[in-house]
Amino acid sequence: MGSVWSSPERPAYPHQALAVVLQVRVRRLHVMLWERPNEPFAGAWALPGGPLLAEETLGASVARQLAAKVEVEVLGHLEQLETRSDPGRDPRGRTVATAYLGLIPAHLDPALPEDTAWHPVDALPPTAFDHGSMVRSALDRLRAKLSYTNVGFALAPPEFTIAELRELYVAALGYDVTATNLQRVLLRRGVLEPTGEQAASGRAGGRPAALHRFVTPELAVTDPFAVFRPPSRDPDGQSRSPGYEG
Amino acid sequence: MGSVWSSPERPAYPHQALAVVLQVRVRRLHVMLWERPNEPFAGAWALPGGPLLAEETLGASVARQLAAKVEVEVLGHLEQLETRSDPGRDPRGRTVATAYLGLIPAHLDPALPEDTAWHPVDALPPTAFDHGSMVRSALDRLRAKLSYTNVGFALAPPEFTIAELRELYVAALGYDVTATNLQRVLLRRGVLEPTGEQAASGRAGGRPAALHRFVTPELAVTDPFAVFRPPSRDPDGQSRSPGYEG
DNA sequence: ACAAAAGTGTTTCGACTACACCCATGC
DNA sequence: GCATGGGTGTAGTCGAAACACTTTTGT
Repeated sequence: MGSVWSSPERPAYPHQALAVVLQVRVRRLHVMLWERPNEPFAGAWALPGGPLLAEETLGASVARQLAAKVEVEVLGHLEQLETRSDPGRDPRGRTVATAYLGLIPAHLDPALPEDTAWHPVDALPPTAFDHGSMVRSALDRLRAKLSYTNVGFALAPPEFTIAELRELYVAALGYDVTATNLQRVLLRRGVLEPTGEQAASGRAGGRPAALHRFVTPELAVTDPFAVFRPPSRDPDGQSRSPGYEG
Repeated sequence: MGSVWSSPERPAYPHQALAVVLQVRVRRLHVMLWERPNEPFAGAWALPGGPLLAEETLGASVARQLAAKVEVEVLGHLEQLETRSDPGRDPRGRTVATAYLGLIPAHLDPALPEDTAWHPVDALPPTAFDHGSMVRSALDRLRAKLSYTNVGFALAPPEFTIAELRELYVAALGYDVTATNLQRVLLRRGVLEPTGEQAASGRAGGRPAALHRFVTPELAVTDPFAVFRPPSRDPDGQSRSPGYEG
């Protein structure tokens, strides 16, 4: 197995696994890019990634290639984004590429190779191939998921104050969010819980902030139905319609 | 171009483009499958699709292969779902497959080839490869999007009564929805509008229903923020934070 | 008149926003 | 005590669910 069985009717293509790795750094959302030394797109910045090898899945491939840039343990979350197949996306020849979204918690600052650097997502340098639009897709996905899931855990340190968490959300969402409401929404949903500890109060004084943590470090949908909720409390214990397991 | 440039470090794989085509038929959501005559999975049912050819994108490939089953014009919507890369997903050799979600409006009944048939999604026959789980993914995606977008247009005829639309939503969501609330939600959001016409009243009498249509036959997000809405009305005309175009 | 089907009025509810106010600390 | 930052109390708003009631047709 692992051998390729292509034919004129069943052509084969090299497949790239790419990662859009995002992290909030000093109040701005950044993406990890490396600078291409060679043509095509010499000098332009590209997403980390590379060829899908014979025995690995795409997910494993992304993780492996990312390991060449940072320790994989720093990744708080990794999910598939989308697959690009434009025959002209690589001028050297056809490749298919699958992009992943990766998130790194803000308290980590992994060492990067020489050619690799963080770039604010709102001020990208010239990008190679279709990687710029992949960053855009990743951004859209992250922002949507911040609203209806608990992905925040992958951007935040294990423990944090609400003010710190607010900074992360503001940076990631790109618009202002109040600490008050952020706290209440996430507590109400059971996404956040207080640790019981307190942070030291700042140099200028002020009430010390309570530390919080995310209840579960696993992706979960916390606001599943924007509308069209299934009929609510059912008095007789029957739930939903028959025929679907849910 | 179109020639493949693989190497040991850059192996190539045949790539499948598959379609999960869904339609509501007699109050149940169905998926289009064809029965495999040959091994592997002889007798099992598979998603329509096939090899990605040299000069086409995945989207074009899906459309082309679907054309072998039905006229493509019947498709109300087509979007990429996810890419599967398990090396063992095809016992004959490694392939990568990208699944698409396709929707056909309920008023159409396209002719199908001999080997192809509609199956209720809640009672699938034995499925080939990983196609069963792809159907599941498509279902999840459709259900989510019914709530926060106007995808309904791709399931419904050009004009319909609220009662008819309700049937479609109930079938697709798998749980009950009241006509009253469905109408109000969709009207409030500006997704639906009355045509001004009326449907003939039923055989048993009853008030004739007003006909409605979807305002736009293009996918649009109608309920973008579940929470973390950006700060509301801004008195000074400035919106959002600077630095992000949105 | 009565049944059937569609649609509206109205109440309730839950979740989020907004903003004023109170609390705890450093100086 | 007072500035600084954190947190709570509470009212307002909005969208949706629930359900009773009215409207319009056929028999």
